[in-house]
Amino acid sequence: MRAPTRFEQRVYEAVKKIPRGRVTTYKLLAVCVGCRSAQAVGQALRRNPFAPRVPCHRVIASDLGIGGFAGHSTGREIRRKKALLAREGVHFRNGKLADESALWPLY
DNA sequence: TGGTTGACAGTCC
DNA sequence: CGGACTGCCAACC
Repeated sequence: MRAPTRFEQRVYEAVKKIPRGRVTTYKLLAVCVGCRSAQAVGQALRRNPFAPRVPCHRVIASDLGIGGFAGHSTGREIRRKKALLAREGVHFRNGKLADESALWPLY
């Protein structure tokens, strides 16, 4: 088990700050943690050593797409991610975020 | 120390 | 409008 680096911890911390019913994008997270690369954020979440502790399902692509989940870009995991978000009041339309106002600016 | 990878993003054709 | 390429930053081997 890899020791979470400061960068990863920063990402997880930011994700944990996301309130229920809100979502954010990889890019926003990247900028929030002081990184200009969304890929680094995606990798940190993909590792996700803090599994259920970090609501990684609240992180979507900048295109408002569902992005990926649990290491999968498509498939049942994605459907689960959508279901989790729907349960929080965030609904998806055709794989895309239905309500853009649900985006969290990550103050 | 150097090269490859990745749950992305933006641009080009 | 859709597919392909490059850029990006950090982690891993």
